[in-house]
Amino acid sequence: MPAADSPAKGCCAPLESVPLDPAHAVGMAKMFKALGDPIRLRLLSLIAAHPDGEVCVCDMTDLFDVAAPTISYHLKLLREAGLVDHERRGTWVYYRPIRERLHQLSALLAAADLAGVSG
Amino acid sequence: MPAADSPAKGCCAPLESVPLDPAHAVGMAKMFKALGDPIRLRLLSLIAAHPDGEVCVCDMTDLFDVAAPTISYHLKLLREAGLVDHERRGTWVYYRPIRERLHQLSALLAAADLAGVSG
DNA sequence: AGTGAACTTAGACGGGTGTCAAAATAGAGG
DNA sequence: CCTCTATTTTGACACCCGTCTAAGTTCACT
Repeated sequence: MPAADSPAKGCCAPLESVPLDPAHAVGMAKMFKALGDPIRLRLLSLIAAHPDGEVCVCDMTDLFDVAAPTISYHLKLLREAGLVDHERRGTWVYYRPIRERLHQLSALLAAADLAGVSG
Repeated sequence: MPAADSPAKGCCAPLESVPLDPAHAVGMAKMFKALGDPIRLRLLSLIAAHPDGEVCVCDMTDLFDVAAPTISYHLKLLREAGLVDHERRGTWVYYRPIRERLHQLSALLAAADLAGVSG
């Protein structure tokens, strides 16, 4: 897959230190947008929380009230946002979190959270 | 498969510990969705980064390539998501971050980030 | 190769989003 | 009261999103 416009180059310019330059904002916004749907947020939660470090699609589809193609669509968006990775093994497809990206988002928000307190 | 429901009341059920119950996911997703636009993300960044702890709308509109009503629209969405508060003083309107909410989001992602490492 | 299981892609459809110009609202100050 | 400035609301419009069914793809196992 392209990953054409890579979200967030470099790492973690804090929301506090600087008003977040426009170019950087586009990549970060893309990741946040991917989390802006309850199903996608739950999917990421499942994937990030799983002890094996990965989850089979077959174990996710049954947990939601939507059809399988819809789950596939949401997983695709999470992939395109750069939040998860996937790998096919035999018939099954496994999804893994890309923790670096989650950390990036977390760091951005943590900085914003503390900005007013520290100064 | 893990049971998909859990109480997780109070604050900040970590993304790691539990697959994030559906009801909670809706509220968190709404906040992430509000951050899912470059202009809104930059607006929040400005507001959270400002030393005074608040920013006048009049100081924000000129920084973007969109008309004033569009900025107003985005600020409204940030408000409705519970991420910022606003107050009118005279002719001007000032926006403040609601840092508790930013912390909530940050905590959720931080937990996801560490899930695989800690155990 | 043929069948079946696990995903993904394609096409369609209703509802939501981001944008602007124009009009409305709220205060400050003559 | 009138007007000027700051900000929001309204109405319109093109485009994007989340969902489905139906069809396609990829792999395993006969």
